[in-house]
Amino acid sequence: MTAAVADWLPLSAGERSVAIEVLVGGPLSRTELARRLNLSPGSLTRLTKPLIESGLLVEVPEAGAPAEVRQGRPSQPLDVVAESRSFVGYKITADMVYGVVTTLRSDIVARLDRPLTTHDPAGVADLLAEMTAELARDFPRLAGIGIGVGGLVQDRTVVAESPFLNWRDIPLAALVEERTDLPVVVENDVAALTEAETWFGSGRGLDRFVVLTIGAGLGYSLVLGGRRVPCDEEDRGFGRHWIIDPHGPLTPDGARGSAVSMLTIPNIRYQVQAGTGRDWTYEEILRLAAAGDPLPARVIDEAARALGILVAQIANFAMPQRILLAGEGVGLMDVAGDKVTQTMCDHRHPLAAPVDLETRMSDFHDWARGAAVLAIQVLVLGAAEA
Amino acid sequence: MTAAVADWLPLSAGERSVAIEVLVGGPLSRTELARRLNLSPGSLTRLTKPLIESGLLVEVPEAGAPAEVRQGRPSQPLDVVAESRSFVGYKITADMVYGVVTTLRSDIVARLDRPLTTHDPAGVADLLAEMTAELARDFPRLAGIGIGVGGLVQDRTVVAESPFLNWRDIPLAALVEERTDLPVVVENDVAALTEAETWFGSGRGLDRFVVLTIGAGLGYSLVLGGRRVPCDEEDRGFGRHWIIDPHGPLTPDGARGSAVSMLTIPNIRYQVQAGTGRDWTYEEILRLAAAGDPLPARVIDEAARALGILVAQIANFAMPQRILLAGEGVGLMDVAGDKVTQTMCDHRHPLAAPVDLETRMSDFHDWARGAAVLAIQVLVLGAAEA
DNA sequence: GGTCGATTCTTTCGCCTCAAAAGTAAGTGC
DNA sequence: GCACTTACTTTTGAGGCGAAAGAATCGACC
Repeated sequence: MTAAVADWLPLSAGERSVAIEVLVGGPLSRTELARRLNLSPGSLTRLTKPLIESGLLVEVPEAGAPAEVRQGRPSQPLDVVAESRSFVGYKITADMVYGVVTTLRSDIVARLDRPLTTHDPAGVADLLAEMTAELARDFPRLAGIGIGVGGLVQDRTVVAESPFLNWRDIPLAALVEERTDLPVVVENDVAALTEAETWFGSGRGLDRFVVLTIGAGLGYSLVLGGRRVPCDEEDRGFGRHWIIDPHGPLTPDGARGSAVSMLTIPNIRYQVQAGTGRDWTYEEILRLAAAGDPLPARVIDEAARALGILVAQIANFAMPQRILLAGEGVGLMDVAGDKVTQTMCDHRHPLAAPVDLETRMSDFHDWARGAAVLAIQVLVLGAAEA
Repeated sequence: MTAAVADWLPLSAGERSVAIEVLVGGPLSRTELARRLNLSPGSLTRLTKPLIESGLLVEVPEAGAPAEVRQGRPSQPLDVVAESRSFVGYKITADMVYGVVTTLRSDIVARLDRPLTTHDPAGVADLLAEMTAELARDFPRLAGIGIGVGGLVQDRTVVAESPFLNWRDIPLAALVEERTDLPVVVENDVAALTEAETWFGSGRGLDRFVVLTIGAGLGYSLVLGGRRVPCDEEDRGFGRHWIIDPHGPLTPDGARGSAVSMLTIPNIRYQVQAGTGRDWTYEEILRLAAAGDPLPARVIDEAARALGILVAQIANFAMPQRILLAGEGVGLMDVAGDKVTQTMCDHRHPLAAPVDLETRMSDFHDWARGAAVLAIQVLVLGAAEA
């Protein structure tokens, strides 16, 4: 049982699809799997047998509650052994490293944060190795490491460009691999979060899915048919040229009236500071706006309008089945969600399908979890993806 | 040879994929097909044999010119017998029906137009049957009819809503089928044009593709993985709420400053008429603008700016590999293409991939050809698509 | 002009996967 | 206890696929 979870890799295509379906779809009976994968019952028996024998899947007693009482032979749901392996995810910011340990299902089972005192690549790799060693004491069955970085990442191994770390072409995956002897995946943070949501979150099972993050900057990620669409400007900063209102505010970052100007946390703080002379935090500004303080209220109102227009444009042109709003800047939705929705509707055809807009207040551990999902994907898919 | 092109339908999945690849990809050797479809050479021999025996494919002598001189056994390109079947496509406008006959490759081999004197459904069906009968004299091997209509079409058979014909829930396909004994597909005109471009035109082989049409109204169609994304507001008129410039012109159709206001032919004519008191044609307005006449020039300049912004938004959010600009209103690109491109770049990230923007001046026969492609698809795919 | 190598296509063979159908298991309803 | 329903398993046969060897047809080279 313990050592038997042999390598996940030597799976046939059919077996892998079954494994993934169970992994992301929760416990599923063979009949349900047959329905989802368009296979005959007989095939399901054939495909699941080796997976169960290898310990990758187990038959779970019952779906939690007795569920609905049905006639006939009760189904025998299959589930992955979520705790059979652990995965580590890190999110690197300018001054902190946030770490999590997750199960195969990407549930967070531990957290570990450390201040980042150096931007020297070797120093960062050392820190990550130390943190990993510490986590490995409690979770000996670590199967991989995922690292999320703001910036441009190539081949899921090399940080090609990261302004806030001042990195260029740093082979971070190799640096950490040689210190930990674990497979390492590096990816842009928004991309990582997107993959996590695509596999285990809001985007599960959808054909067209968008993730829009608001924080220090904007992030945009389009998922089509389960695959993230790569794009050149990826995380050299989206939205600096998405001009929402040509007469909008002029801010240090982004073109006048751009989505970056009007929505990112630094620029909202800048606008309020420029008007009041005081440097409030983002949360304070939201509170002031909610309380009716004129200037913050106007800035937030304009931000909400900008977000509504932005979401409407995304919905109009990319036509996703769902849009996930994430990041630290989604507090805007709590204070001015109505304005966002209203503006969005004004910029949509009245007969258009309502936008399935989901808001997820995410902290840095959610970003780290996103990175861990990459490690899960690598184990399951065998590192073979674009 | 003549009667042998048995039914296209009883094909295995593998055979069908080969047939479609040859159909849309031109003459292809077995080796090339094996490469594209990820099959072994042996499989190709197996799959092509019955297709050749049934007369659907033929071995063509050589690729036109002797091509490159290579060592080894020369390849034996396969091609469909494009003239083995003919297809009819109609585009219905308020006062005309435009008809074409195409080959299996969707090349137009004949045209036939007739004034539409009635909007009575039976009368329209009668006219289509008459035209079909006339075309059938020259092209006896008609295999299907495609009809493109502006408006909302359901199940490719029923015109659910067509304002300009004042139709509601008209089973046009059935009406024409019973008069012609041919399979009939009805589809929204933009959708038909999009399918044609996806199979045989600019969108061939692309994973993400957008068609934007400018004419009496706007049309928008997103193709992902070879499939058009269906959408609710489909052809109840796109773009009335795509607000490009809140301070833009107020026109009879569309919200103030919307894409419809600023780009469609009737609204451009309206703007110029409101300013000059004369009712110029679209082409005259373009000429006046090019000659420097202030008011038309300003209207066209604003239209170009609007188009640039619109295309940039599409590129930013839907990230297509190519955008096709079609319709009768693309003359704008000839006069003010630079302005469009310039504005587009201003609204894109400087590092973003350049937008592959293609302009296609299309007349009504191109729309009819699009409808004919639907008939081709039905024959090839067996009417099985969403 | 004969041989060699390159390239394309064909043939043969065995493996793998799948679906169909029949059989088994395990519950509910009466 | 009996019929019925649903879930799963086993068996069997067909079909598609790739690997590998062979045949065809060209250019290159001596």
